[in-house]
Amino acid sequence: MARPQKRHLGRGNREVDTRQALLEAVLELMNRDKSFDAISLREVTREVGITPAAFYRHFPDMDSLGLELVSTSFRTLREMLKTVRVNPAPEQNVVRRSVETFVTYVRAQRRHFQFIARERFGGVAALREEIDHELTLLVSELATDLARYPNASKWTNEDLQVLANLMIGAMIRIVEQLLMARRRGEDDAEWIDMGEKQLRLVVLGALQWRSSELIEESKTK
Amino acid sequence: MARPQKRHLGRGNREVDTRQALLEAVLELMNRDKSFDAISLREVTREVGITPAAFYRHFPDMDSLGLELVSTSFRTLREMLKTVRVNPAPEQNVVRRSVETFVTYVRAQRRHFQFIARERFGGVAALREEIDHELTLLVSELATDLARYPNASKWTNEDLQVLANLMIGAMIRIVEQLLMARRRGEDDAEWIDMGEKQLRLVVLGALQWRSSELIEESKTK
DNA sequence: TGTACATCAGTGAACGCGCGTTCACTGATGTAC
DNA sequence: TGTACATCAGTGAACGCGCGTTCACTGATGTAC
Repeated sequence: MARPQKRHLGRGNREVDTRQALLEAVLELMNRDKSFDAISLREVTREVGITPAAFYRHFPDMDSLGLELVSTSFRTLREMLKTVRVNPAPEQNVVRRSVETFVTYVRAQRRHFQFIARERFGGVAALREEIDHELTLLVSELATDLARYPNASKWTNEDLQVLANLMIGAMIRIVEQLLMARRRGEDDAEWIDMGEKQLRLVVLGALQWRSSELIEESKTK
Repeated sequence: MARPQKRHLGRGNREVDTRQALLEAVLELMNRDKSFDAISLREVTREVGITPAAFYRHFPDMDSLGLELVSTSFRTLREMLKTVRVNPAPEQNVVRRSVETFVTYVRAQRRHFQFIARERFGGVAALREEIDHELTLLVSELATDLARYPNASKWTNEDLQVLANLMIGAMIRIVEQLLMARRRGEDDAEWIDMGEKQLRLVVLGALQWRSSELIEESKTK
């Protein structure tokens, strides 16, 4: 059981994990301007260099392959967030360093982030729902994390969810801008600055949140 | 020239603008879980009730139809923003009323917003680039608008762009959440609250922006 | 008011093509003896 | 070390189907006289 799968070598001579090659072929085809539901099974096998029928040795259909891509892509995203958190945070430059980590990761794992971005509202319901579910999970995890900060004592659980939601939102937006920026061939540093400003603004807003809420309430009375 | 196009009435008896019907058929098919590049020309004509060949009387190909959908969808979005701005803003509840307008519009014109959301990172490069271009324009317009506010005098043009970018970003996120919420069949009011909090947080952050930037600079020295 | 004519949206048949899925098969590999 | 056997990834041919695009056509409509 779980013997490593080797290519049958009918044509080539390589020893490759074909299953992995199929997953990567889809990411590659998506990078060449296709959405997932516009990629055919035959295209994928052609890219890998096997017969269409051989596909079924690894996945029952394309959707299953897609769902596996969702979970591996989110593994990449979680790794990124872990790196950001573990990073020895020297108080003052937390935000900038976080954004720098973002950028490095998105550059290195571009196709995973592109996959999530494209299929988050894509045409395949199963993928969309799975991505939505994973993002909801991510927000909850971050909220739990934020609750451990000393300053968080005056926040309700609901507000922590909102804040976490907003931070994930800012992260998504930064990733999206990076994906588009690369396409337009623009500069890195410019977008790191932009991302830093955006994230810092969220933090500033959060720090002001409580006091302002009180003001707002007294106003409407 | 520009005579109204009537259906040839070979089958039915309706007098319909077929061109419009084709555009709406695509939005309808996308609402039934397909991305644009996974919709076939034949599906569209089948939906409208004409022969595939008749398609070419109205558009040279599917991409042209898609580009027209981009511009009409953005017309809807601009209308929404205009309504938000013109709305007699009673100072205190600007944010809440803006979010309410958002929600109303997205509900009414759901398919246009869904189209933009889905194709913003979709598989068709031409659509993606056009949407990116329109969004960039929108940010610039908003920045110009913000510059007219009295408090804006201490802001650089670049910072106004960042702020406008962030506000459009918050708007996009609210729209996205609404689109997903409808799918999950959740409550409206809950998401209006959420949207309000998100937008208010951006405003709060913006108001704190300048002073904090000075603090940050003195820290790093 | 009646007739001849141009316009043009829609028809329906035809084409070659790539698609997903099935099937009986092949042959390299690892294992048991 | 040598042999017989089970496993199973990959083969290649075949199927029926929906695709985009072409073409000569039809027939309702508006216009000129």
